[in-house]
Amino acid sequence: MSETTGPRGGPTPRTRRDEVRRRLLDAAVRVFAERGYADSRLEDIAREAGFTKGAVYSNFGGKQELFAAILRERSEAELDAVTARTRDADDPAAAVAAAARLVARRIAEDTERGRLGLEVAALAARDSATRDIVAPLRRAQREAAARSLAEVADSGGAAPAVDPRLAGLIVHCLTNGLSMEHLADPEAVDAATVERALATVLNALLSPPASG
Amino acid sequence: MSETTGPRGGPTPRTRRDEVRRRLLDAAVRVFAERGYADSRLEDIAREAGFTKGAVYSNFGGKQELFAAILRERSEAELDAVTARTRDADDPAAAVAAAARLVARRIAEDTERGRLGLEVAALAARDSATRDIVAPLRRAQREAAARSLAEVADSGGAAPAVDPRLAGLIVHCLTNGLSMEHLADPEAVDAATVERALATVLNALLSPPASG
DNA sequence: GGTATCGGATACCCATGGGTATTGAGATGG
DNA sequence: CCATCTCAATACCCATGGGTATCCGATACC
Repeated sequence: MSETTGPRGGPTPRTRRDEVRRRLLDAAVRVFAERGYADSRLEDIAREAGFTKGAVYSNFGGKQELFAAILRERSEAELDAVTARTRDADDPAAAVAAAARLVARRIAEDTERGRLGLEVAALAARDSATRDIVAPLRRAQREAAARSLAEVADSGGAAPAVDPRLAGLIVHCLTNGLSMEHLADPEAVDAATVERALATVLNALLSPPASG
Repeated sequence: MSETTGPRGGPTPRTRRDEVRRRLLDAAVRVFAERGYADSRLEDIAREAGFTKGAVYSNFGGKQELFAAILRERSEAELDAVTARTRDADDPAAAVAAAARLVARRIAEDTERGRLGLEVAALAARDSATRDIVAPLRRAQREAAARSLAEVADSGGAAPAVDPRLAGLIVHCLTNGLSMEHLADPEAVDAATVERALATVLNALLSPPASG
């Protein structure tokens, strides 16, 4: 009656290893973002992925390694999203408006990303091993922002008002700060407000200050 | 021989309750900042304060209440530090320079504050009870920043370049973002860099943008 | 100074969850 | 078709740490 074969005789194929690993990582991202690293249980992550703890220990060395795998994976995926953003608009003002809107939307809508980022930052602030993984990624993000800004300033014909590296740092940190503020007080710091803040600073950085 | 009395017959006075509470709170701030909320052990906190777990449960309802007490306490102390800052310099440029230097120093030197702030933010992002305590505090901080900025702009005679509330949000979030970045990558984001970033944005917010 | 009360120390309980050893189903190869 | 290997499922171990019950010395009050 109850064989291990399906109704059509299929021998219940086993899910591929890659797939198992993928699902575990995705589930881990969700759970870590929702509960934080320390309060996340490996069993919950496994369940969320449709497996058990055994799968976790078969694919990763343990909790820390699972988290580190997420960090490494994210550090690649994160950069693409930032880079290709200001490609279509050639008018600097339009580019600024588009970028501000895009980033504001992401901050307001993708709270999972924000939460995970905050968790990573908090861990990095305390644990040097995490910091060693995170610091290079952040550097790359700042440089990507600097490059985008320089590009836009260049297309506008104006010489960059401030050192692009400094501008990149400012935009990067402001973005993270706004994300944090939105998570802490979503009512007061909504998408529109975030957008205005970003647009204001971007414009200020791209147009030379009035000498006074 | 071994009485409970000191060498001069003093009856070993017991530390005042207020004092016990004070020391426990101070120790808790240190430990929470160092290890994060979840990884902090009540016994470690008590030991750090020179007591035992019993003292904690005698003065606070438990771990969560201890943390909440810290939040409430900090929310008062935090505002004073922000407010009285730009009182001495009347020249806007000087005020900006002084403020940027002061904040940069605090970010670079007082890592404990930064770590605790990050931990609080991460908790608030996940837990609505924490958020309910944190959100009003953040609002007050933003408003304080807005007021300071408006004051400086006013003393310079120039009409504020942007809405003070928006400017307050920007400065507040940039500060937090810079603090986070310094914690994640202290080498690259040092005090001087933080200072430059802050000064740049403050100047931009206080002088009207060149119309282009 | 004797007694009641307070408050921190001590000892204990036990739910939690990371980690491990073992099992057994399904792939793999001869 | 059988032997072998792979890998997730299962069952288990046990250190950890929040919370509690109790004790006992110090203070307060009469």
